[in-house]
Amino acid sequence: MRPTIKDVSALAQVSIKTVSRVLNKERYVSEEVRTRVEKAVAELSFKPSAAARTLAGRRSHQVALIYDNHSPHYIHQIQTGVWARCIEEGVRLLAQPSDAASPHLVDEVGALIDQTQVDGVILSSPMTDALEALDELERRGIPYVRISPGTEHGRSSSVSMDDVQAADDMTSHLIALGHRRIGFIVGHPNHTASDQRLFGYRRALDRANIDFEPKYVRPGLFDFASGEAAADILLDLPQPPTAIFASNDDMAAGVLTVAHRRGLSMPRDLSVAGFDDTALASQLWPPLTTVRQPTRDLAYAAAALLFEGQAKAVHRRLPHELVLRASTSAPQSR
Amino acid sequence: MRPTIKDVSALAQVSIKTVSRVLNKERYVSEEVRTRVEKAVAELSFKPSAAARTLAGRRSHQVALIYDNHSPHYIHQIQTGVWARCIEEGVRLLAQPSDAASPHLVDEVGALIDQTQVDGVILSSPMTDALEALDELERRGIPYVRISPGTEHGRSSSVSMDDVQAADDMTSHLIALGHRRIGFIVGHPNHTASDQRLFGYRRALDRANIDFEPKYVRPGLFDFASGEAAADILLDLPQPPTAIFASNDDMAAGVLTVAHRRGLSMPRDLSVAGFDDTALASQLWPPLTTVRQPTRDLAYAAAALLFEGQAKAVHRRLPHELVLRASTSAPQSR
DNA sequence: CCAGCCTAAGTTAGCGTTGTCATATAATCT
DNA sequence: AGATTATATGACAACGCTAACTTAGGCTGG
Repeated sequence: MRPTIKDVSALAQVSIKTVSRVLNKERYVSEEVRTRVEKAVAELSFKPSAAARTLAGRRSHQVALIYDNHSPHYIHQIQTGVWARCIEEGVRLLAQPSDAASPHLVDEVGALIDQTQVDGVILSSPMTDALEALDELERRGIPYVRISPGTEHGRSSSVSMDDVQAADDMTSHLIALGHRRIGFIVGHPNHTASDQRLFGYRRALDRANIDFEPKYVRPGLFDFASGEAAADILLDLPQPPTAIFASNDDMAAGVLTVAHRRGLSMPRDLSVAGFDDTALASQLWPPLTTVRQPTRDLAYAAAALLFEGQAKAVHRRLPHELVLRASTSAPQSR
Repeated sequence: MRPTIKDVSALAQVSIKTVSRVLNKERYVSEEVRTRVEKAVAELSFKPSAAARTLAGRRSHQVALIYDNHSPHYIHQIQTGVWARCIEEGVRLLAQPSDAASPHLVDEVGALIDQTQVDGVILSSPMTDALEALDELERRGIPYVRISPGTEHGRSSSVSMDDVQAADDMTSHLIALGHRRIGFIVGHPNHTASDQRLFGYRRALDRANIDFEPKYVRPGLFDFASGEAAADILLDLPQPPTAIFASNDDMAAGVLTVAHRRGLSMPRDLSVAGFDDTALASQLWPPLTTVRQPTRDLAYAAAALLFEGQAKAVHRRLPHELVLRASTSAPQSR
C-alpha cells in the first residue's frame, strides 16, 4: 500500500500536521524535527497525494497551459519552456489543446477550472485573445499569464516580443539589401501578431519612402499551403517582387517550394524571409533568413510570472533577433 | 461558490449518492430520476471535482503520456492522437516529458503515479523500452500501453507499425529504380526502431543480391545535424552512393541540405528517402519520398487499447505506406 | 515578576466525492 | 402464498491531506 502522511508521522514520531508543515515548508518547525521528518519521508519514499492536497487545501499544485496553434514546433517550444519552470516549482502541468474559435471554448475552460482547480493558467497565442475565455478565468478568480497576446491590458500579466519592430527590422534589412518590390504574406487572421507584423512591414516601407502596394500583400494562414498559394500569385504579377517576407517560417517554406518549382535560384532570383526561427528554418534550402522569436524563453518567463503572483499586471518584453542566413541577398538586377 | 454534488442533490431532491450514480452511469437509477438529476446538473453547470473523485474512488479519470522524443512533429502527433481518444472517454491527459536515459526515471515515474494516481499510462518510443520504468508500473499495478516498442512482450499491450517491412519496402523501391549503391543512416541508438529499420534495409539488399557494404551505413541521432554529418561522409566516399535512405525525415533533411550545398541536383545526382512523413517531408525541396508512419493513429489506438482494459496483452499493428515524392528517381548513370 | 508574544508543536474538523451497507419496493419463481 | 431475486434509493464512513484553532513552554519588556 502507498504510504500516507500518517505512516510518515508514525515513523518520525510527530503529528501529521508537523509532517504537513515540513512538506509545505511552513515556519515553526525545529531543525531537529525537520530532519527527522525528511528522513522518514525518504525512507518510505512518500509522495503526497495530489488529490488530497487539492481537496483539503487552497492550492492544487497544478497549472494549465491552454493553446491552439497549428505549428508543432511553436507548441513544442512553448510546452518545453513552461514545463521547465513548472518543474522548478514542483507543480504539475496540464496541457490543454483547444480551439480558439470554438463556441464551446468557455465551457471547456470552465470545466477545466472546476474539475482540476488549477492554481493558474498560461495562455499562448491565439488563445490569449479569446476574450470570453479570459472573462471566464477572471470570473473564477484564476490568475493567468498570456504569451504574445494581441493587446496588453491591465487585467493580467503577459510576456511578448515586439512584433512590429521585428517585422520592421526584417523589412528594413531587405530594403538595405536593395529590394524595392517586397512581397508580404500576412499571418492567420485570428492571431493579432499578424496585424502587427504587417504594420511593421508598412512602417519600414514608409520610412524608406517606398510606396505601399496592396498587390504585394497577400493573406495567409500560417501554414505551408497558404504560403505556396500566396507565392504563386505574387510571382505571377507582371512586376513580381524581388523579395518575399512571410509572416512565419512555414509559409516561407511554401514560398521556397514554389520558387524551386519555377526553377528560380535563391537568393539570386528571389530573396525569401520568414519569421519565428523554428527548426524548419535551418533545415530548408537555402537556409532561411528569419526573425528569431524567443519562444521557449517567452514560455519560461510566462510561467515565472505566474508563480511570482504579482498583484498587478506586468508586461515583460523579450528581445528578438534577426537571423541572417542564405535565403536573402541583394536583388540580381535593379 | 462552485456548486457541489450536494447542491445538485438538493435541487434534484435526491440523495448525493444517487447523483453520484447518474454521474458515473451506474445501474439502478430510474429513468425519471436520471433526467431530473441531469437537469439539475445542467442548470447549475455542475462539474465534479477531480480531486474528490480521485480521493474517494478507485479511479482518477486521468491517464499519463510519458515521452522522450526529440522530434517535435512526432510528439505533436502522438499527443494529438492520444488526446482525441481521451476526450471521448472523458479522461484528462497528463503529458510528461522525460529523459529515457535519466537515472531518476524510476523515481519520476513513481512520483507521477503516487501523486496523481493515474488510471493508466501510455508510453511512446523510446520510453517504451525503459525497462526499469515498466517494472515500476507493474509493481504498482498500473496498466500501460506502449507505442512502437522495441520488442513486444506478454506483460502489456502495444501498438506499432512494421519498421522492418517498411525499411525493406523503401530499400526495395530504391533498388527497383536501379540503385545499387544505397547509403543508409541509422537512427538514434536508444530507439529500437533504429535497429529494425537497419535490418529491413539489409534484408532488402540481401534479397536483391546486393552485397552489404558497411561503409554505406552511418550512425545518426534522428536529428538534422547528424544527417548532415553522415551525408558528408557518405558523399566523400570514392564511390559515393547514388541514393541515401535516412531513418527519419529530419536526418533526410540534413542530407538534402548537404547535397544542395555541394551543388548536386536532386533527384538526378542523388536520390534521398526519409522515414515518418512528418510535415517537414513535404516542405522540403525536392519534396521527400518517405514512409508514412501512422503516428497519430498509433497514438489513438494506444489510448483505445488502454481504455479497453484487456486482461491480456494485445499487439495491434497498423499499416504503413510508401509516399513517393520527387526526391527519388532512377540513378543518372549506371 | 507577570502580561504578552514568539516559537514549536498537536488536535480536530472538514474538503467533495465514492464505496459499502442497509432498506424498501416490485418482479419472479416454486 | 411465501420465498427469493432484481431494482431503486439512501445513510454514512472513508479517502489523505490542510486550515484553523489550541496548547505549552520560553523569552521579552515594563
